[in-house]
Amino acid sequence: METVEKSTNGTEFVKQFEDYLKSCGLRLTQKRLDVLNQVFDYPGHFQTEDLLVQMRRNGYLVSRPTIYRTLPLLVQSGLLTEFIDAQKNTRYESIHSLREHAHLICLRCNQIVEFKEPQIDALQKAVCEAHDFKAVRFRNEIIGYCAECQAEIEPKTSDADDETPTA
Amino acid sequence: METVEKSTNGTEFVKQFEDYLKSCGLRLTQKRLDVLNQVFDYPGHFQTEDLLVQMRRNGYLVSRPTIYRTLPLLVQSGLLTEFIDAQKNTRYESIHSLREHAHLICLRCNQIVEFKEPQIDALQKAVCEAHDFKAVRFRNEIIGYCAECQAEIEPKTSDADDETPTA
DNA sequence: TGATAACTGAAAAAGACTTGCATCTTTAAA
DNA sequence: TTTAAAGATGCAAGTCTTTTTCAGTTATCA
Repeated sequence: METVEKSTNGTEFVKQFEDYLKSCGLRLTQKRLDVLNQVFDYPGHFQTEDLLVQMRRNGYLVSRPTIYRTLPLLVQSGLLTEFIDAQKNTRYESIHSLREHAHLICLRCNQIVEFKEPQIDALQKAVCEAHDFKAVRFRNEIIGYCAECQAEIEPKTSDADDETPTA
Repeated sequence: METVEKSTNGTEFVKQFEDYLKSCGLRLTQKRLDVLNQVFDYPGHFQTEDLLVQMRRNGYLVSRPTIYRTLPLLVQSGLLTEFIDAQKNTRYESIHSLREHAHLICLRCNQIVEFKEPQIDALQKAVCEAHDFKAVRFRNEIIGYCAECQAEIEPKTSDADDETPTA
């Protein structure tokens, strides 16, 4: 496949986006292309505001409403994945990362670790079939404390009935 | 004079909540008890506002901030499950329903169907162990269209490349 | 009993996202 | 190429959910 692909111009992604837009009677404008581009350029997860900042920094002039209006289009077109973090903020991630994966979200340091569990994917799909449900997206998030943070919180109180034998 | 345990007074739930609060140096007040009570009284999922309305209707005088402050405590104490619906609204559900389950959320009619897939639960736990991650809660939501709504949307356009062989 | 720590509610604030609207662009027809 | 119609965009204002501030109230413990 592609080598590094800094921009998405001319890639299958642009085509996919354009096709989606067309099917809705919408246009592939320069701003939308810019957003698509920067979305794929973003390293890892991001929130709308993060993308806005990156775009401004990179010299793109796109308003907040436009970004807010474009991201859902990218999600609908299947190029972007949306999920909700521990703070209930919407986060996105372009599909050039793993196609299907889930997140471990640390409540303390906010770190997000991805994991991929094909068996879970398969089971979710089976559930959909069983319910005759047409899935648009899957949310699979485990919220809690990462190893480092566990170590730092741990011995809060010794209230006796705190079942933390800790090996 | 409860017959069918209309209230949670004196149940193990109250104890669990009280224990949690104590472990944090907090008090089990009447308002908190009222919230706990009404949470368990609520049939099915609810949003914060829903609970507020029910409580007002049932004659409880509890302010919005207090409810907003109490629900997370119930979640932390393990008595309440929190999840995010398709509209990104926070919804809750008391644990007297299934202990662990996930949701199928319809984007169109907003219907929420629960499902239980022990294998997924087990896999998620395995993931946690593998990452030395201490889970507080699991989010497992499939968002899409329920059978009825699919039927109503269906033939939008015949754009040929719509891969919906439907079995 | 009295001091201290918690709790509560009203009002205001915050934060994320959306909408109204006037102004530009693009598209497609003439 | 000119133009009308449909879309797209940005600003400012608005919504809506959730949080914070703060002053007054209540419970706990020495």
